[in-house]
Parts: sequence; structure tokens; C-alpha cells
Amino acid sequence: MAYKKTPKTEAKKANNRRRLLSVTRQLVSEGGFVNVQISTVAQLAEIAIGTVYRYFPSKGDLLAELVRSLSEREVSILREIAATDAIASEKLADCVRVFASRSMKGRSVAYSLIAEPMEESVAIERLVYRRACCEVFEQIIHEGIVTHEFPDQKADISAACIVGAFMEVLISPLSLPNRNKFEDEALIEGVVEICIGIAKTSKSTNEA
Amino acid sequence: MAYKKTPKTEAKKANNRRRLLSVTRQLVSEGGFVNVQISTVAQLAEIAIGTVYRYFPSKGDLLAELVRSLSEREVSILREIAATDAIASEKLADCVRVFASRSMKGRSVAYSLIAEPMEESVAIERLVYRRACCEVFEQIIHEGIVTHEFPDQKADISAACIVGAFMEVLISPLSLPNRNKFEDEALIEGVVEICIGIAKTSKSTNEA
Amino acid sequence: MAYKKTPKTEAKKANNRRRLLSVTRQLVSEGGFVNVQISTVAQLAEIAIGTVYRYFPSKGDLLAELVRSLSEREVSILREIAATDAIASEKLADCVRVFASRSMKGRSVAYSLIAEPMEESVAIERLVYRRACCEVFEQIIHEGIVTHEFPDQKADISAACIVGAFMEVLISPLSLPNRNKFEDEALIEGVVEICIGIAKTSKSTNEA
Amino acid sequence: MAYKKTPKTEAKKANNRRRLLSVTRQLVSEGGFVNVQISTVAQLAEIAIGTVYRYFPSKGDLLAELVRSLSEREVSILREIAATDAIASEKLADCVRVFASRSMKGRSVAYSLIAEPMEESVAIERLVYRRACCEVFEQIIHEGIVTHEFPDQKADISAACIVGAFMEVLISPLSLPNRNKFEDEALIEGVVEICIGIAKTSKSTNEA
DNA sequence: TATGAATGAGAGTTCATTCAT
DNA sequence: GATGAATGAACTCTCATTCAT
Repeated sequence: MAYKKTPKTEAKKANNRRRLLSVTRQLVSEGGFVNVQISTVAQLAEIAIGTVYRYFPSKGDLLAELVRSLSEREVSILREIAATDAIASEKLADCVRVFASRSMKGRSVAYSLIAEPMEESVAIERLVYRRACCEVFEQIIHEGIVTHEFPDQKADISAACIVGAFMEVLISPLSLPNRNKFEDEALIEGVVEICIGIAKTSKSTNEA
Repeated sequence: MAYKKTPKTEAKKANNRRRLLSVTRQLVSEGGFVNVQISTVAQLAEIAIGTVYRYFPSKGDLLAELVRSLSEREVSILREIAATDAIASEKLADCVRVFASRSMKGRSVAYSLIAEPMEESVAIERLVYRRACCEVFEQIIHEGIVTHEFPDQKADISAACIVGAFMEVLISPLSLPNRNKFEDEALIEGVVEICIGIAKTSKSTNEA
Repeated sequence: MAYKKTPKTEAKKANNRRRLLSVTRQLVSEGGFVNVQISTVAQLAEIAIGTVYRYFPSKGDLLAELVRSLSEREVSILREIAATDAIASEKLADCVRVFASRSMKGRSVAYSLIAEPMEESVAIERLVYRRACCEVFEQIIHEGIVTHEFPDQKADISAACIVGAFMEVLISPLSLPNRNKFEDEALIEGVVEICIGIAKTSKSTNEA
Repeated sequence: MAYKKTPKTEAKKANNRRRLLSVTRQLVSEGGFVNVQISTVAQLAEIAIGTVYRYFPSKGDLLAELVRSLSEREVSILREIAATDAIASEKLADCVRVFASRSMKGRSVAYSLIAEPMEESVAIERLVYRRACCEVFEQIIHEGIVTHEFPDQKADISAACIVGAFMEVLISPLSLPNRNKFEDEALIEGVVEICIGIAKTSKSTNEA
């Protein structure tokens, strides 16, 4: 009657699980979800292939669990900020600030989560696409600045935010449930308002 | 010098090329880039497998070309609007409106381009993540509305726009070239301003 | 000499062994021998995987032992009947009756033993095959009934028995040891006689 | 415009198909359906693994097609005999004779079809089982011969036929559709009659 | 002696790419 | 130039067996 459960065994199991997720995260960040192969995961985690399946019943489960665990951490940080006593606009600013700087400093893998890396040539074209969209808006904003319709501002950042704002709404759960034409139009008009607001109220960062 | 390049031949070739891209687009919109197999493309385009390689040296090239051609069309529509005589804010509104409604009505494949369909469980977790992020901001906005810090507004739409705005900036080419810490911070502060602006200036759609 | 073989220990061991065989039988009857996995057996028997190997040195041994124990029970029932004082034809009838009804009522696993469940498509084709064979014989018997060569009878049952009879002889141990051509022919002629006998002497069950 | 379809190409394809089925049959006859692995099939047929899937969409389809093609040949031979002008009992005898001798001479793989070879130890036990069953019946028949209840006969063959007859009816499609208790009993009694008939009317082959 | 986590060979299947026709 | 059959590396997943505890 051996095989105690609590002491070293459980620790090893937890450690294995952690290593598997960690290694998977690494692979995702290098080449996207397509870059994850069970055999590679096993090798990097120094675990047999079959063992991977003791922890995650399928590749899909492994990936889903990864996304879940990563996003939970990020979201919990946002929630903590939201729970403070600060005034709303301060909280909002903090949330954006923390989220963005964590991503940029690579302390989170949020980047992989929101921007699935893919086959390189496709990824490049996708960036070209977004860049082109941004440029159109940037130009419009520049025009508006000249005509004093919009205040002076970092047009590139404003443009990117505009593109991001409306694209998000397109993907967002908001747009998923089956809606009717009327709701669609209301949604679009809401986004239009916000995008114009972005252009109209952005200050030059220098002034800030 | 055999003069084989008859107009007829050229027309046929152009037609084949168009069909290949069209069929590929269909497959992408059904199941993402992973859903594209050369054999299926060939079959649907009624072209031999080997012939596909006369038009595109590899699968990657086919996909890249697809993204390029699709995005060119979308961007050219935006450019046309940008080239009109309207004032900047009208142009901006039109751009957003056209882009969004084209996506929603499925007249463009922009959706596939920005939101690569993927393994279901992962996709679900990703949506959960974005939704959770949106909810945090939604709650903050609600708070701000109560304290009259922010005007009354559709908090869900504002929240989605905020999330979209800053996430876009993270993925955007703006943030990709190797920048220094100083620029990063400036960028983040710019986005923070804009996000607060969204919350502070959004009107209730009803009022609009 | 440690005296570990207490009655209690022995009883537990016997009980484990019984449970293992019982669980295995269940699995075989559900999906054939292919459906038996050591891990499942262990789980269902509430015994550790490794422990299974204390009782049966390999999976093959477990299965072999199962077949042995099951068939021993069935055969012993037949032997009991054979040992009674009844006249031969009564014993024979009882044997058939008991065997068949036990199988049909699922009280024995004889069915699994004689008809290994397998991949569905193959199993279907096999049944189609046997059915086609039976139909040929059924038709011949019908012809014979019309010409008064054979008595009126349930031609479908007779046909199935004929097919079963000669197929059995083909598989049967009778035909396994290396025999010569002469013996083969004698064997076949013996079966032919019996099959004709079946057709010639079967009564309509109604008359029985 | 090349790649003519009719001449050599089609011949090669047909040949590949034939080779695949032939090789599979070989493997089945050596170790049963379990013994068939696509990689082995491909290797023996001197064809790439992937090519196998051009001919058969899955392993199951390959096996099913094998059973189908083999059984069609056997059944068609039976049907030819059934279509002759001979009297019913002659046809019946011919059918049995041909079927049995083809099997025994290995000219057909009927053997593999009706007796799925399996893991050796299990197969052995199965044979032991059938042999034990046969022996019980053999003994009963001997008794009957002594008491002049049954005529003198090759008791071993009769016993095998009896076992085969009733086992067949158990597996046979006759017994598959959901029947009620009443029909079950009628079926069993029909088989009982036939089995007794076998014992009562079999002659010694010597006399034949 | 019992335990069950770990192992890893091996199975079925897919698909981008090649090349004889 | 066009064709599509052939290729085979690569992938996910299974499971009998082992062995440290």
C-alpha cells in the first residue's frame, strides 16, 4: 500500500501541468496556435507524448485551457483596478495603461491571444491591410486638423484607435447574437459617433 | 519566338486566377485559413491540382495574394470616400459606416480577415476573454455615468470600442518596430487619452 | 517463512480475480475483444492497473482465461444434460434448447464468443454474406418443396442450419490438423449427406 | 492537354486496386482483420500510404470492400449452381460440396470471412470451446447409436454439424431483428427439430 | 504488495507538393 | 501547358506495459 497522494506526487503533477501550459504558451507566442504540436510540447516539457494526454484529453483542450488561464490572469488584474476607490476615469486610464504596458513588455501573452500569429506571408499582408486602413483615417484626420474641424493630435494613434474600435465591435460578442437590420444600424451609428468623437476630442499628446 | 500569348489564352489565364482566389475566399470564410486545401481549391475552381501551382508557387502565396486582393478592394473603397469633397468628419463617418455595414452584410470578407476562425474551443475562450474585458470597462463606465463623470451612453458599445482601440494599437504596425521605452509610454498615454475621451464624450444613441 | 497466506488474503485475491474476469466479460459483450483495455478493466474492477498484471501476466492471458472460464461453464451445463438418464434424442434436444435460449436471453456470453463483434461496416458485410448464402439455400429448398422432393418446412431456418452446419465443419477442429485429400473428400461428403438430410426431413414447425 | 484516361492509366489504377485488396486478403488470412495495418498494406502493395486513401477512404472501407468482393464471388458461384436444371437435392449437394472444397483448398478466403482469426491464445481457447461442445454432442450421438435410437454414423461430423447449425441460427440475421419471446421459442424449437433430424437420419458415410 | 503516473511505439489519417503522361 | 495520381512526412491520439513510490 504505497503511492501516497499528497506529498511529492501531487507537486510533480502540478509542476507537469504548469510546464505543459508554459511550453505551449511559448509555442503559441512564436508561431500561433498552428505552431503547437503535441509532440513538440511533450519534448520541450520533457514528458512523454502519452503523458500529455493524461493532463489534457486533446490538443484542443490544451489550447483552450491555455487561453483560459492566460486571460483569467489579465482580466483579474483589470478587475482589481476596477475595484479600487479611484474615480471612473482614473480606473479606466489605469486599466488601459496596465493592459497595454503588460502586453508591450511581454509580461503577458495577451498579444498572442488577440493577434493569432499565422503563416508569415499571410500575417504580413494582414498588417499591410490594417496599416492601409489606418492611413486612410490618418489622412482624413490630418485634413480635419488643417480645417480646424479636429484639434491638433497624433493622427496615427487616433486612426489606429478608430480602426480598432470599429473592428472590435464587428468581432465582438455584441455583434454575434442574431440581430435584425434595425439593431445593426443602431450599432453602427453608435460606433460612428464614437469614432468621430475620437477624432474631435483627441488632444496632441504634447499638450497633455 | 512562338507567339502564344493570344488574347484568348491571356483571358483564360486571368479567369482561372480569379476563380482560384474566389474559391479560396469562400473556403476561408467557411472555416478560416486552416480550411483551405489546395486539392479542394482546385476541385472547386475546376482546375487541375498541378495547374494551381502555375498560378501560385505555393499555398502560402495563394493565401497571401487573397488577403492582398481582398484588402485592396476594401481599402480602395475607403480611399474613394476619403477623396470626396465632404468635410473630414463626414468622410470619417462614411468610412466607418461603409466598412462596418459591408462586413455585417457579408459583402466583404473583412470579417474573415480580421477574425480568423479557429478551433472552436479556442475561439470560444477568446470570445469569453474579450467579453470579460469589455465587461470590466462597461462597469467602470456605468459607475462614471452614475457619478456624472461621464454622460449617459450605451456603455456596452463604448466599452467594446475602448477595448478595440487599445488592442488595435497593440497589434498595429505602430507598436511593432523596435521602439524604446520612452516612445512606448508616449504611445500608451496617447491611447489612454483617447479611451477616456470615448467614455467622456459618447452620447446616448437615443439623443443622437 | 512468513505466513502471509491467511484465508482472508486468499479470499480477497480470488475475489479480485473474479471481478477482473467479470468486468472483462462485460466489455467483450459490449464491443468485442477489441473493446477490452487494461486500464478500463482495472478501473471497473476497482483495482490498480499494475495489480491486474499480478493476476494475469498479459492482456492475452486475461482474454484467454475469460474464454476458457466462460466456455467451461457453458460446456459443463451441456455435460450435465448429457449425464442425465434421458434418451439420447431428448438429451440432444435439451442441449440445443438450453444453449440457444441461454444465448438469446443473454444469460451467457456465448454470443460474444462465437460472433466477435467488429468494425461495423465489416460486420454488416459479413451478415450480408451469410444472408446471401442462406437465401440461395432457401430458394433451393422452396423449389424442392414445390416438387415434393422435400417436405413442407420453414425454409429459412433449414437454410440457416445448413449454412451453419457446413461452415462449422470448415472451422471446426475436425478440419484443422493437416489431412490428406482423401479425408477431406470424405468429410465433405459426410456434410453433404447431413445437409441434404436437413432439407429432406425437416417438418413444418406448425406440424410439430 | 495530356493525361489521357483510358489507356495505361486506368489499367494501372485497376491494378493498384486489385493489389490492395489482394494484399489485404493475405493479411486477413494470416492474422484476421486486426492484422491489417494501412502501412503494411501500402508496403506490400508497393504503394505509398497516402495512395491507399485514394482508393479507399478509410481502413474500414477497405475491409468492408474486401469482405464484399470476396463474398460476392462465393455467392455468385452458389447462385450459378442454383440456376441449373438439376433437382433440388442435387443442387443443394453441389452447393455444399463446392463451397466446402473451395474453402478447404484455399481457393476462397471464405474461411477468413466466417472465422475471424484473432489473438492466438484467444483463438485457441475458442477452438477448445467448440471442440468441447462438439464432444458432448458426439457422446450423445454415440449413446443413441448404441441404443439404436440413431443409425450408425460418423458421430464427430454429425456433432459438428449440429453445433454449427444452431450457432449459425444464433448469429444469423434470423435472430437479429427484435423478436418476441414467442418467436424466439418457435425458432429454437425449429432448430431443435433439425438437430435431432441430423442425428436421426445421418448414415455412416461408408454406406453412402 | 498495491498503486497509477509515465512511457513510447505504433496506429489511422491528411495534405502540400511533385512529375510522368 | 495541363493533368491528377502518387508521394511520404507529419500530425493526433491510443494503450499495453513498466516501475518508482
